[in-house]
Amino acid sequence: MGRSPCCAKEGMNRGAWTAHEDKVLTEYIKLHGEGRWRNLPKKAGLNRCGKSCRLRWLNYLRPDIKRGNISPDEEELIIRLHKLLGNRWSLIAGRLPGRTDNEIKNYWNTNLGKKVHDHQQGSASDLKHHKNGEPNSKKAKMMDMAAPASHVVRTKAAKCTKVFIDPHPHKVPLGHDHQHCTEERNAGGLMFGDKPAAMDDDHINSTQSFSSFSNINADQENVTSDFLADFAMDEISLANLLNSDFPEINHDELNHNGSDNGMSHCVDETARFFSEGMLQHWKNGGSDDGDDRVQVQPNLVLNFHSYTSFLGSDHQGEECLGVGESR
DNA sequence: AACCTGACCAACCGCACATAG
DNA sequence: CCTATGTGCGGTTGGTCAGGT
Repeated sequence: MGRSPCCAKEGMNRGAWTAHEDKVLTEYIKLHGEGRWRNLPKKAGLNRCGKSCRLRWLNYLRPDIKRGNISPDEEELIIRLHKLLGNRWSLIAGRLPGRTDNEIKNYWNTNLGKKVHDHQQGSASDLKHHKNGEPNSKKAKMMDMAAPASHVVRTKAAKCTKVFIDPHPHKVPLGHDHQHCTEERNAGGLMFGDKPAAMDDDHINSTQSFSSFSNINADQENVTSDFLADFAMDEISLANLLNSDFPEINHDELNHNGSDNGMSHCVDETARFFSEGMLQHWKNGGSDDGDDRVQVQPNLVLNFHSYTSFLGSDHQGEECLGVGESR
């Protein structure tokens, strides 16, 4: 369907933003808030495309933006998340407070992508010298996990802000209409922290449902045990994420796939992936402030594995959730 | 000093998705 | 259901700069 361009390109300023434009935009947004980007330039008196204003604000002018000096920890996390998510820069950025998708994308393209590529070539030859295929160093192991993702959880990109878990779950029959099952959920985006995790009742909302997924998953050749939660980063530190061991999980899953449905090691993996504190936090209801709207069932936590395994299969996952391409 | 090359990164572009009317 | 609109995403482009010749 045709649509009008977001702005008339003729006569618009393009290219680098001037300090004056930045100031005008910043002050306008301070006064009126974000949104309505199409009309914003006109109202603010900027000779810019609305999209351009939005981009400038999101990537550079926002007060919480952290620019440059990507730390080794952040770098490692980016590699881990890229391994998990692929080029889902916005999702990756969502897990690095203050970082933007554009910055991470650029950083990847200019630094990490090259590193990883180099490493792949290196590790390919390394493997010849290590019959077991075990990387011979921590660094090598770290880089290895960033190899092209055979286990990338392919999601529809969206920022997860809220997901609700129904405190009164009921079974959802397979094939149920999940058309509006959001991208967030598809991305495994489950918010924990001060906003208690919850799911609405139309969706994956019970231990039984998760179990169903794992049953479906039984036939899959590749079981993905990666789980991605949209953590409230101020509560769950980067260190928690870094302490989790994605590559080990991946290795385990490869080792276990032939023998079971991936459930037998679910408990261990969950425990390794999430810190004890995080698990305890969720089991306690995901809230320390007495908000008891949600009690995350321990089984539910464990069964996240099944869920994400399920999501790991694009095809089946989308079919069952009814979130496949619809156009 | 002039030129070339590659790296970096801000900005642009086209498309997809959600939603309101 | 269809269309228009607003917004967000990922890929790509092009300007700038540093280093090498």
